[in-house]
Amino acid sequence: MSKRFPFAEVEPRWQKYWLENKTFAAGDDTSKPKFYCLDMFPYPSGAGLHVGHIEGYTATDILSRYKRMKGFNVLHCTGWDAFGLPAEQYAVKTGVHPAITTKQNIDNFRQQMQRAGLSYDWDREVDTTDPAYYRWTQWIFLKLYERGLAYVAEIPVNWCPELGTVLANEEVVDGKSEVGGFEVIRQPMRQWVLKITEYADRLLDDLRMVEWPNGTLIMQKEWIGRSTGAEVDFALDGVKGNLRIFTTRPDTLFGATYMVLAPEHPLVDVLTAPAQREAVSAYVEATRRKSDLERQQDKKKTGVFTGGHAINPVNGEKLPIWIADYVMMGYGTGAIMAVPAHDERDWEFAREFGLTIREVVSGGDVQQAAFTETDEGTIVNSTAPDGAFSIDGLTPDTAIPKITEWLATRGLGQKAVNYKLRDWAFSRQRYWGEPFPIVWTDGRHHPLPESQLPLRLPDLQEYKPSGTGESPLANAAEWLATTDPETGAPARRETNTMPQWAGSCWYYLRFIDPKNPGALVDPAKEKYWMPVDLYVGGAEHAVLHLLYARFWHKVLFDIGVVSTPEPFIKLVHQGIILGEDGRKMSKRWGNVVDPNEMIDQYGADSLRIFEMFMGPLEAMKPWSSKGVEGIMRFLDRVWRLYVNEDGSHAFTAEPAPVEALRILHKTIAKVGRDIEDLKFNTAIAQMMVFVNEVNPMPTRSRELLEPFVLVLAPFAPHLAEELWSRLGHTGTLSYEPFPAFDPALVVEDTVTVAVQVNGKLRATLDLPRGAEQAAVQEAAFADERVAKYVTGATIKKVIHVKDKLLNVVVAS
RNA sequence: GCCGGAGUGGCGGAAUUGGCAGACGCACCGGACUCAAAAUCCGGAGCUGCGCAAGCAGCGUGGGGGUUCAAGUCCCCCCUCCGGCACCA
Repeated sequence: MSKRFPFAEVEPRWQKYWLENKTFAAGDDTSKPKFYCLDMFPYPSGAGLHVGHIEGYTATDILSRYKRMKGFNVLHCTGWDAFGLPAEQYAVKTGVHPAITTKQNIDNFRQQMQRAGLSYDWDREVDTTDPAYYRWTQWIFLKLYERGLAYVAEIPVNWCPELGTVLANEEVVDGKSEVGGFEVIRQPMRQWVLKITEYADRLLDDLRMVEWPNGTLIMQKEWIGRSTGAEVDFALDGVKGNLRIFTTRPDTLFGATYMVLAPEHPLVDVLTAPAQREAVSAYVEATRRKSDLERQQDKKKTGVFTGGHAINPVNGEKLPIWIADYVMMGYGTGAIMAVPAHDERDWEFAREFGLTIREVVSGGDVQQAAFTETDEGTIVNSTAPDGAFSIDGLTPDTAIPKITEWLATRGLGQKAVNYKLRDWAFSRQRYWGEPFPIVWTDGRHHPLPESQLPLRLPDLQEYKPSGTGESPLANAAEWLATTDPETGAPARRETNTMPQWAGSCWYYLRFIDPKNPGALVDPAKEKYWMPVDLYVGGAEHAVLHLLYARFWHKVLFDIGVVSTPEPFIKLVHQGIILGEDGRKMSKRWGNVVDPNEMIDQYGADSLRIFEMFMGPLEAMKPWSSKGVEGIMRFLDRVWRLYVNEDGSHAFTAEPAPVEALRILHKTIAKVGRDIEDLKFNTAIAQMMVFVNEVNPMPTRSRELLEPFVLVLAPFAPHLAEELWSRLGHTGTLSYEPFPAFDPALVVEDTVTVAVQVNGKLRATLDLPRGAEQAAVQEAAFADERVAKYVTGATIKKVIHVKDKLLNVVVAS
């Protein structure tokens, strides 16, 4: 009857206990050291949690439970990133208010999390769609607005005339709407934009303060894409005005043989010669019809000559001006000087259209390929016609500052820094998002005063798009009509809503003080809990979410709301869990694993441990239901160490033999160390070793078994609580100290030394720890397996690594 | 194309600073218990060759070179897979 761990009865019982007793409520007891352990909170989809969510959540849960036992005040909570498209699309189809669907999904998610035994502080749950929450999202927007970090601009969006709505990138497939397959065009529309570029340098520099995966740091750096170079003005031939270009290679200025403008460049019209007008217009038109994606996918360079020319400021040469879609209006000045000899793209373009390739850095063969090295090669052909200036003979690295300075003193250009990072388009033409606290009068925007927050979403009867490109809020006539809070004049509310990123940009702050009606977060509490010590979530958020959240955090830092420049100190991405067939889990392959089914069949503790046992947290790994079964057998073996078949206690008061204590203390040491390093798979392996070794021993000493329950507790909390109470304790073990290990019991006094001859293993010897070389050598030579190779041979060298190895090198 | 990560038994994976490759689990095989099965417990196993056998020898961490007494680990070249980004001047 009690041969197995009765998880189906035990687990729900303890889950109920934890909830009723608020076991995991984090107090604001600042006398204790704090540990803030954060998961990326989920979007509560209709599909429910999957095993991939559980993986990351279990990892932080184990660490949180461990840290509590280590005496830390642990903040570990979750919430819902609940604004977003799916609930709105469902509402359009069925007329059910997104708030209702969202609530159902949240209830389902919460229930799943509780069934998995996650130790969240449920009193701190936050929901981004709750007006009490989004009031503060709106408040942050007002702060951005006040600081001039939010502005209005015309930005191209994916407009689908047939559907009368703007589409998200993921709703556009191959240039057509995902729903219906209608045409989608890029059309400028009035948008709120956040000036993240103003923080570009700090977002880049402060990456030094965090412990993030290297790949993620690189991705953020590349996304920000800071590059230093020069802006140079080229006079136009026969037309008034200058053409300003950005280049990272001013040292190659003498090698410029043509210019290229982005087709959208404002000077295109002015520069185009009558004879070229038709070709230019056709090209501009063709570019306009291309999506960004198509524009990027075209491998072959295309372009058209405008008929206009620019004058190279260093040598007075006349350079033809082309337009081509490989130059982007959104980066730099939207215009380049083309140096085909030393830029791959310019080289391809020059080859395509038979333009001159002039070498100005020797070191390669520029007729074969562009030579782009800057730390080698020598500048050539780079002396001004009057001989007054030359960079010939320099390396590019030294020539760049020299020519930049020369350009600056002559007023022809100056040093310049450019970023790939662009300002953040911050509005969506949707219903299910935070309304902007903004009203409009006569085309002018005015902020609402803080006292009018939250500005709630109105209830609608109809969630269909307005048809004009405005959000469905444009149909909410009553809500829409308001007055200017300052003058009382009639005003219209902003109909855009904020993107889903908004709520997730600061949720980690609200967990600290979730119910505070008067402030986003109490300053004293913020100072105590921040920064987040560990943040675990998917690598898909490596760039956008993490960059946006860092940006907001820095703004909040500047206005004194938060006390740290960076929000997340340590970051870890859990790997993807593949289906049993090694393919990505998806409905299409029928390989999706439902955590509820696993819990029904094997229990939550088995599921938790298996997810951690599969391999390193960061690795991608395939699921195995057989593997969960194996873990269940392990937990059953643990159970039987404590509980006899008739249900009576197996443990005794007798002292434990020293060999048993050794394995216990080794296990305590390894499991503790591995949890801190997030190496849960090897921690679990060690606990299995413990059970495998203790199981055959006759002892069931409490001295041995009681500490082991505490070691196991972070991983299998239900089983551990149950055994703890059977050991005679009342209440929870969640705050019992994690056992300490005795260093003397962790080291063995006998060690196995490998004996090699010429690097090949010939024998292993069990010797007392600390044996000196002479003793080891004597024992080794006495061993016939070694003697066979060394007697009579000339010994050239003997290498001894204490307690590990002896390598005898003999002449062959 | 560029950037990042990874290639270890039949499978998932282990292996402080270079120091016994394959811990732990899955699957498999054998045994005990049982009328039988399930469950449980005990044992076995990288591959190849020789041997009735305890054993012996060789080969082995994607491939090829190198450094070293010693390489999964360090260096060079190549191959494959996965993830991300893609004309950013």
